Amino acid sequence: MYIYIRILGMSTSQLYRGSLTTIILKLVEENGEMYGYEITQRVKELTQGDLEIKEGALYPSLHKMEAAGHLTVTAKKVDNRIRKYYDITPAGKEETVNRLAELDEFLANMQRIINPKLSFE
Amino acid sequence: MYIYIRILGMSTSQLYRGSLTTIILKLVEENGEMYGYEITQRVKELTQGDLEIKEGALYPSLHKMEAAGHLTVTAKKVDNRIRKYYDITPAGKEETVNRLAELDEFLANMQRIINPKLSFE
DNA sequence: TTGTTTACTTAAGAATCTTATGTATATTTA
DNA sequence: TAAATATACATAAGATTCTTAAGTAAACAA
Repeated sequence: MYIYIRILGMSTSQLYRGSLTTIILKLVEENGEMYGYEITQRVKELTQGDLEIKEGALYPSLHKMEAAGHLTVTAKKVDNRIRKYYDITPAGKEETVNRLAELDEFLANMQRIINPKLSFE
Repeated sequence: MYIYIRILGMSTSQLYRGSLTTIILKLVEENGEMYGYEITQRVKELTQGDLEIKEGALYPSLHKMEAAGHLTVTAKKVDNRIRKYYDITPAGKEETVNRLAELDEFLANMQRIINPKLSFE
């Protein structure tokens, strides 16, 4: 029997919609080879448990990014189980730059709307 | 005959998904009574044309926020045409505070992931 | 041995958005 | 003055991205 308890403070915000690809690209670009489960744990760590990447979002996203030629995948047997390691491609690096630029623009635009007084840069 | 030309630099990013409610709440809370079309123009101004709120997203969103009790609506005839002015309710002000807090958390979490070196605050 | 963690997969449904279409009046331009 | 554009709202169909849920399977802890 399983009882799931909603962790206080864990994010349910819709704002993360659209940011998953950017997060994956950045982490894999920076760390090199990572596998799916590792990405979920790394994000949980970095955000102090605030953001939990769901498997139902993560894995289809990884498959799509591989299909797009932004990531490569290599299956490795570790402890008698399969892990799929993803690494960034040159096209993936370009995509990372673009996605991070988009994120910057998004942040700047939200600042302009939410805090117009600080937006004279 | 209509020819639509894609404006260079206009955002097509998925990052804005989930931010519309926050944007509307903040603008109406700050400016007082606003009507839909006015909101699209204000956002366009503030972001220098970068972000165009689509009518297909805006109007259903306004209706939903009214149904939720976060906004009130008053129809007024201006220049022989109907405008629907939306204003914030007390519940809407609470929601605004919550949404802005969520936005802050989102920004902080993205910083922690994208730029971990700057995240020791 | 029961439950939890690790590790991946995928289908169904929800939420939010874009695109497209429609209505209608006012204003600008050719 | 006719045509096009701007103002102003509404909504249905489809796309995208996510959550929820169910499944498989092995390692590990209680």
